[in-house]
Amino acid sequence: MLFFAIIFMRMPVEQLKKIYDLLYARFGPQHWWPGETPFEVVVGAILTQNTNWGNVEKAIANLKKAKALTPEKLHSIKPAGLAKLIRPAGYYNIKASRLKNLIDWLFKNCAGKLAKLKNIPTYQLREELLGVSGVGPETADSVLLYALNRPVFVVDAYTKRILSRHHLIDFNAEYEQIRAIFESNLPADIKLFNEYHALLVHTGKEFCKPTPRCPDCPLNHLSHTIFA
DNA sequence: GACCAGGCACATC
DNA sequence: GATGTGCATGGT
Repeated sequence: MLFFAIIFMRMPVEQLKKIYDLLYARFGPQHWWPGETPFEVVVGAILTQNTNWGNVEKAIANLKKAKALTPEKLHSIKPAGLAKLIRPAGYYNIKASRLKNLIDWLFKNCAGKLAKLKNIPTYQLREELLGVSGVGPETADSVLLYALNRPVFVVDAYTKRILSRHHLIDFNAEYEQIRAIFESNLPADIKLFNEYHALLVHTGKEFCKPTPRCPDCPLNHLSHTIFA
């Protein structure tokens, strides 16, 4: 814990903003989340778990073609039927189950209408979402930020990889510790959190492959400017 | 054919 | 609490 406190102190707000500014200047706005409606974002958040977004798009196209991409339809559809439709996204049986769990939660809490959640405090919503089996921290935070417009920073594999490779966090840093770095050092700005996460994903996809260490990562190119 | 992709729950030690 | 494993398709 002490170690992370030290790391935390080494991540001043200026540094985080500088990284953001450089990535934004280089790559521009990412126009996230790539879903047409808040409900589509919710569905995509489950489907994209450990999965290439291209495969998620195929699954979402299947749902649209079957006119199943509505809260009501997904609430009534049987898990086996849902699994068949989302097959291209991989892990289709477990994702069908997880999606049903989340849709059940929606009907229990807001009659399937996301807009009805607007008066629930963010911290309470987050705890409720984390209580749904199949919804972990990244999925919950993706729903909160991109579907419900709450100022929550989404941490993912790319965020961890990019920051740890630049020695900004420990390789073994945990989700909540990384989230705290962003949320404590940046203003609670929905648009900023949206764009920052999307830029990190873009950077990770393009330049930070898992192995070997990424010599072409743009943060490496720019690190002398950022950390001078 | 191997590796990878916008995780998560559960078993085991 | 830390670590290992199952879940699965489709692109490169």
